[in-house]
Amino acid sequence: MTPIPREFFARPSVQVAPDLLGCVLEHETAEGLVAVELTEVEAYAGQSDPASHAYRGRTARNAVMFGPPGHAYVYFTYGMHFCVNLVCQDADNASAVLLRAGRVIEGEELARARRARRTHKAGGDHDRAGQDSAGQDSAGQDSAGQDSASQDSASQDRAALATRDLARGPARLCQALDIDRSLDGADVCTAGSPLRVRRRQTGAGTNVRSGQRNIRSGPRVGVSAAADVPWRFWLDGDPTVSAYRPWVARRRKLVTP
DNA sequence: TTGCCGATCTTCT
DNA sequence: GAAGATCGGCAAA
Repeated sequence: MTPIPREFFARPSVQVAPDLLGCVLEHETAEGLVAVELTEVEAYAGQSDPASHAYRGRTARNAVMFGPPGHAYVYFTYGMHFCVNLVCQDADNASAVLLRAGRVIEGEELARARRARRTHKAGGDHDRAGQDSAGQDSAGQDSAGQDSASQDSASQDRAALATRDLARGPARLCQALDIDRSLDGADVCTAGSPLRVRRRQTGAGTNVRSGQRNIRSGPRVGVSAAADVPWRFWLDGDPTVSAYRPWVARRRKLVTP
């Protein structure tokens, strides 16, 4: 399957974002391949966009945004989640498109197992989501050494996970695809790359955009700056699109004297 | 179904 | 030291 050419990403992120809807992001690992059809994205304009990570200039974290288009910018947030962007335009702009949600179209069982693994751990005693993923290959490590009781519990979680929730949300999408900081800077336009973006094809070999459904746009989720800019794009009526949450200030933790 | 809250740690001021 | 492009659990409606 041929990845999307780099010229596709060499445009302003606001133009690239809606065009990415219906395209497929796939990640090939030793465990197998998981492919997700993108249903929701957000555009970030770089140094001119106060909501962008690139707004305050280049840092070690966002360095990939200041590089060539067609590469993945993966960041770690809230102490436990990864999110993935695709870099657009050129190095001077540092613009990117955040991948917010998608529909798993290949490797659903593997995606379900990964999500159940995390979901199960999150509810248990020791959630290592931050540590076990940072720059390391965690594939298969969690299943080793588990007792039968927790395996039963994990399989129940797996069965209960709705298909539409597998990649519904930027952090869930990364979980389903097993994306972490080790993929920061990965080239998504090269056929040999483990992380690739391609157009979805029907059996007849024609490109489609999710049944030609309407694309809608609205304000971006969870951003405090430029919250009114309608640069979030999604496929109208798709159940895998994440719920809209406006930005709310975090409350300070109350410390009893 | 909705809304609140804690978890957890990197990044930046 | 505070905030953050989030998520899942739980209580209340």
